[in-house]
Amino acid sequence: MIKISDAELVVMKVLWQKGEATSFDIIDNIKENWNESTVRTLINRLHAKGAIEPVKKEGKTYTYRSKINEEEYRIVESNSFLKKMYEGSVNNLLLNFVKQRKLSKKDLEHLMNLIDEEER
Amino acid sequence: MIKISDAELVVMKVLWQKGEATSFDIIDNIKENWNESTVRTLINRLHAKGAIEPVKKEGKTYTYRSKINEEEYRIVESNSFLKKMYEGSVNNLLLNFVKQRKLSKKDLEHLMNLIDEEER
DNA sequence: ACATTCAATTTACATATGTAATTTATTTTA
DNA sequence: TAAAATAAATTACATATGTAAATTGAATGT
Repeated sequence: MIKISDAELVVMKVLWQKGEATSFDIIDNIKENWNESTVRTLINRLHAKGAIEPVKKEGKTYTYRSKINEEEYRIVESNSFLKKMYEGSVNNLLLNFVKQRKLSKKDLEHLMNLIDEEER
Repeated sequence: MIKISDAELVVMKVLWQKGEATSFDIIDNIKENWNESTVRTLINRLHAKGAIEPVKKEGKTYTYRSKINEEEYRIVESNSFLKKMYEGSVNNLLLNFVKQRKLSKKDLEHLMNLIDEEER
């Protein structure tokens, strides 16, 4: 699995959200956080890692897209987080959120309905 | 907030589980994964960061304990993970687990009961 | 008291990461 | 086509991290 750093992830998010984006699209989207040069480094590293790829060149400007599926990435990361912090137990994690009042009965009911729907 | 690396976390877990532990307790517990010297480095770094503290010295051997509460650490990490991967939405996270069938109606019912109990 | 042992401390070193400046090479313009 | 502009690529550098060997210094045995 390709390892993506926190800063790199921000670039990935732009790509996931936009589908495709030029270096400038990316830079514009996150320039409050980073210097253009920094963003270009992140783009290059992601490219070197094989997480993104250029799909087009116009003038000197490349357009990139992600080679990693966002949903799958989330799943892998969530599972490894779960393993690392909660011995792999979803219930332990949820207990945590219940205690913090970040998870209400209404939320749970809503999820139940979703499960029902999926079952059908 | 003190930042604890993945390898360091393994040391913290031993301390959390045991309450207190000598360097050798720690080394023994995780020696399948790391060289003694490596574990000592981790202990030293955790001490330097203020995450653990020596509570006793016997001969040349120190006994350590964690200065960080496990529960709180979990909460902080969970929230930052949530923010990083799910825009802070617990529901988005859960949806993910429902899709993976890692979360069943039974689990949800169980949680509801817990909430009921807490409310009382 | 002195030598020996051994836990602790220091040093080492490669790779990753955040952050950005500098250089290069390709376009575009005059 | 020569000069200027500029996107991309390269280089830089400090800190973090995984990994462990080398050194030190305090206990302990003789």
